[in-house]
Amino acid sequence: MAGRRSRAVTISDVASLAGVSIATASKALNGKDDVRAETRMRVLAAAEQLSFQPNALARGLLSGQTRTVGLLTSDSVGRFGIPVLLGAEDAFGAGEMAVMLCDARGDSIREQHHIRTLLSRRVDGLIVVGESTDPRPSISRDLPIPVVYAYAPSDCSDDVSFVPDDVDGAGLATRHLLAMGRRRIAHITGPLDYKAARDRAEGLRAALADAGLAQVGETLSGAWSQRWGRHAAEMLLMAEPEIDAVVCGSDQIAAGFIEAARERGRRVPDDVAVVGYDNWEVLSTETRPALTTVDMNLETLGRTAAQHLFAAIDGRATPGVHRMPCRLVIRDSTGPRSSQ
Amino acid sequence: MAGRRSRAVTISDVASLAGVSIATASKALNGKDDVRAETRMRVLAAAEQLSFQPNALARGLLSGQTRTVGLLTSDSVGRFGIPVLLGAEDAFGAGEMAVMLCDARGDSIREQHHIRTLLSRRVDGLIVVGESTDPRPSISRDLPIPVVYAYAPSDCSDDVSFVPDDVDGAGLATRHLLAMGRRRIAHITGPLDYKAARDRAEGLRAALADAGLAQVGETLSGAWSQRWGRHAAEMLLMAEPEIDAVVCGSDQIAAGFIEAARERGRRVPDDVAVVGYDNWEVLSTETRPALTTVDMNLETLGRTAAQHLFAAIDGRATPGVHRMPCRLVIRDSTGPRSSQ
DNA sequence: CCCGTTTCCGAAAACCTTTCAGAAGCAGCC
DNA sequence: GGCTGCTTCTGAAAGGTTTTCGGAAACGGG
Repeated sequence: MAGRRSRAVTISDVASLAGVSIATASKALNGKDDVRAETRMRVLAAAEQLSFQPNALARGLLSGQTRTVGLLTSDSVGRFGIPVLLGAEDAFGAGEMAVMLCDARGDSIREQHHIRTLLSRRVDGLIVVGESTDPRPSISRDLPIPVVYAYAPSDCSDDVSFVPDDVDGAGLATRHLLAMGRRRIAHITGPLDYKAARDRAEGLRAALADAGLAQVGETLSGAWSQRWGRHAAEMLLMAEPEIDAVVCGSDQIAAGFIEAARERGRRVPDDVAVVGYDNWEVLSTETRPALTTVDMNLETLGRTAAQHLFAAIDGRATPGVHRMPCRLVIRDSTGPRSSQ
Repeated sequence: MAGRRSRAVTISDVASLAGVSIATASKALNGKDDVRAETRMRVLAAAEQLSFQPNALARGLLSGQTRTVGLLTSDSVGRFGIPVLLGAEDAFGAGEMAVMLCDARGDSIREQHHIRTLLSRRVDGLIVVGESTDPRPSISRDLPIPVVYAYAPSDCSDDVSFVPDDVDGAGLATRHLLAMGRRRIAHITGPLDYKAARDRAEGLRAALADAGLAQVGETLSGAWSQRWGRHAAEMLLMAEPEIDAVVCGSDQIAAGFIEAARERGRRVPDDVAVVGYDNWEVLSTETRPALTTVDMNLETLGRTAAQHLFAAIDGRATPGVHRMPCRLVIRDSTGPRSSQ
């Protein structure tokens, strides 16, 4: 309240308090070696006393670098966007970067608008984070700043994109099931117009093929929801009663499957082992038994994307779609069969 | 790629292309009425042709207004922070404001650091969003810009805070149960060192008292988790078998309760009606039956906070803790008893 | 006394925009 | 012709910082 309307303190206030010129004050504050130690001390003391903060606008105007990046979420910041965003914010916060958040809500008009205002604010770079792993239109064309895509890759191969390696993620899950002695493995997943669903199905098939096995039954494709998981469980347990494991395309589906299996008297993991996907902890740790699931390391993905944006800003771009490894979180739903 | 290293186009480029002075170009672009219609056309055409974007830094340096606000999340952007953040971003996006996102991860050192850099970037105002409804330390003292607190109120009553009205929220739930003919109502909630838990318990008691009733049994306080919901359900159904409704402090607890009640053969809602809290849709729409629950309207809360920050920036502050109404979302878990 | 060197500091330019004061041109009026 | 007033435009300043360049001072060597 007190000094709310008082003019902000500038470097010239510091300079006059220290009894030097503005130029000298600037050099002292920025560690240039053109100033006597004693003078530097005086300037630093003055700055401290006035709690001087250099005006980032003036600095950016001069240097052309704002130390700010735009974070553009195409679809309303959602379940997958959040961790990516956190990771990016983390990487930037470590330096002296700031993040401007813009949410286009899936509207390309709004996206264009946000890009324009970010450009007018002279951000140094842009991270575009998507809501699914399906490729999205590139915006890099004609932009004077580097762009990095996270989670959803750009459809232009010259751009820099980071996506989770869903094929390998499903492979991890499958190989774990095989190692636990499961052989009759089925697959329930979400809508096949999601690349994530297709990649995971492919990873499962490939891992089974490597072991000389085939998937039991067709891939059951529905929604990503718990409801679909229950429904699919009923169909699957009816049609293929001999299965001993199921790989689910999401934790929600897995939670639904476990619930329905339990009600039909199938024990998890004794009769059927279950693997989820996403490691959405509110679900994966609360199912009974707790869910073995694939974690896409989204925070790491976001952090990596941010670091590569740094590099691109420094002129060291790394074009291409980079697939980031997933991690299997082993809990109880894939435990050994009880010996009984 | 093409013009990546080309200098950005400035107003003087526009001016010289249009054959006028910089001052005239500026006035033409900003709609000042000091310029002939024909000249204005020429300038606008030139700006269009060069796709000129005024440099927000220079503009901000001059005007002292950056049209940017800081959004400071004290605890890592979490379940409650997200919708608030979205609402705020929405309100700002409608104007020409931009949002700088900073996450202090619950560390007050980091918070101070972020505040300093936001100040050096000359943001026009600050929204502080918390992770619980417990009051948090004020940062408004000595800050030259207005601050609005969302979800977690400031501990200083001169500040502007927006919190959900949890007392009334629990009252809504309770009155709904009473209207459905329930009379023996119990309460399961999270840790009582959360103000949210205490407020909701109080709202329940008050609404019951208004109807001349008392709560059945003590308030069962545990974690916010599904696991605790199951455990509490077992204790409660044992100790107070005659209950006909339960108000839960969170959707997670409610989901656990429903699951456990179902396993013990209690039908929901026929035998026991259940109300949750939070309207966390991944849970509340997926329980069987779907959950009647209290929605805190967090997006509205965020949007309102942003609008009041606008007002405060314009010098029209509205001090105090503003309690925002909740909304009851009625689903099947509180349906009428079947007549059998 | 002159010159060159080193050390420290200050003046000014540059970044880009907006605004203010004022200039140029012109019409109308005494 | 001179003055006023109006319209339309321009030059310059301001905003805060960094950087470049040059100047001043001190000092030693010739």
